[in-house]
Amino acid sequence: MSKTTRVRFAPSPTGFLHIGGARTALFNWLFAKATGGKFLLRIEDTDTERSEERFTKDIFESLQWLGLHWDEEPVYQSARFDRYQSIAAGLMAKGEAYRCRCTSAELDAIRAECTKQKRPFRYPGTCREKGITDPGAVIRVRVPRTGETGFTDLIRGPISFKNQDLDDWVILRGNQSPTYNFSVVVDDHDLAITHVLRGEDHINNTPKQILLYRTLGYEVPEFAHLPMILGPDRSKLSKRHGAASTLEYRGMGFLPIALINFLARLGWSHGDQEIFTLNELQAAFSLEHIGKANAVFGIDKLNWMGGKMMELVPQGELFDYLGRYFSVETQFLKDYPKPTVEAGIGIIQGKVKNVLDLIEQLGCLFGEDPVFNRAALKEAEVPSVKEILEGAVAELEGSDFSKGDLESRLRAYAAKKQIKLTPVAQAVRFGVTGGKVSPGLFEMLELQGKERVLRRIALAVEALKS
RNA sequence: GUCCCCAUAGUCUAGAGGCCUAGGACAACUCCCUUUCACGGAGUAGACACGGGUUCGAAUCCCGUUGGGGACACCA
Repeated sequence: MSKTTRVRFAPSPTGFLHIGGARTALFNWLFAKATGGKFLLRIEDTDTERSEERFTKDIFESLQWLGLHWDEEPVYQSARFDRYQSIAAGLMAKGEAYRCRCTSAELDAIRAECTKQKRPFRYPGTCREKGITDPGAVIRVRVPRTGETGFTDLIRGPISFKNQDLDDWVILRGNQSPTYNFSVVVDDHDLAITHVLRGEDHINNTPKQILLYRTLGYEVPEFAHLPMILGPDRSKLSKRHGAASTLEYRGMGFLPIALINFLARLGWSHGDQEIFTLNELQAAFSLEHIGKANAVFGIDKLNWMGGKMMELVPQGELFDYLGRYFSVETQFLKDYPKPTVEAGIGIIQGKVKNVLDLIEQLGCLFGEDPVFNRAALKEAEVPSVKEILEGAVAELEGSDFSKGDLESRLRAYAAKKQIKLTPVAQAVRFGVTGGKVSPGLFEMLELQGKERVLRRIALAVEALKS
């Protein structure tokens, strides 16, 4: 039996957690769940210039909102500089690394020359044999000039690079802080990570890291590089493509399970199945069914998924969710008993695509009386709507306001007037909501209750008088 | 430019040599249901990038071309 799998999500707090990062986190989390392993979180804040506290908070909050809970205390790289420095010192002592005093101006000159010769920039090894001891100089690791370094990607199969295309890269900066490729190796080893699942943009970093694992005598973990998520223009997802941060989707009213389903199906598949519960996802997830090709983020399908989930999530959960994340927006529900609000959610949830729409509809049911405006109707409709409403009042006054009774009365009323139910229903709908769209009429009326309905109709009639 | 990865409809994808006259989903369109809007139901249209191989047989394997993406930092 192989050892327990340990995976990690390792974002850098230099920006909000974007949707691509969220999916990387999700896949790691699912992989951990599917294999009975651990999911860890590591904050890669070695770049003290660009890292910000608020971004770390955003990452935590995004993952918590999605329900991707991590199993151990988060690790901050900024708290481990001593560790990286001592590993670097060990490398120096073994002659595997050396100090370099090339200035950025010198490096830029080389870079410019390379560009001119249409070659990629590679550090030429200027300081390799100089034996520099200046403690403020950067430290570079020695990379073999010949041979190749390869690995078997769990998603893509064998990938290999010629060592001559690599170079002696910097592991410790002038201020003795570690660079990404260095701290990743040390941390993944220290955390006993068994599988590294990350974006495809890291494939090129992998050989450098593997070489370092070997010179450090560390066991090399398995790697799986996920395809990227692209914007509608097929370029890397960025702010230009609308929502940049994961939490913005919460603000747009998407349920976390909707985003999770959508993200899971972006690059991964399970036959023809589109809708999954969290448990189903955890059980079905496997690396073999992750595709290799990049995927375009299409909001249409997310919207559809959003609607599906609004329908599937139980009323009680939606009620709690509103209280948790939209308490300000749903202040107007405060005085209603939970069962009443849940009943309201029940008649709306199948018709809306997201939480924002749900709140709006709940507002029609439980909020303040709408502002009735005759401009909401075609001018030609006004007289008949007004007349139907005036007549309907008498019918409704005698009702016990159960939806069955309401329906039979309004149908009878329409029959008496020798018109179809449609105009009656539309008139009453306007009279109660001020608009033309609502949940099912009779159940809505029942939920509103007699007093409120009659009051609103009176207001509507008043508004229609010219 | 160099290196790496990728390539089924507008989009997400199924497909591991014959089960494919290529399946599902979103979006589009048509019709049905209907008290509105949705939902739901029934349909229509739409794809294996191209060229060579290998094979009795290729969407599936190999090579090339083209196209797309990514990486080329004292960012991660």
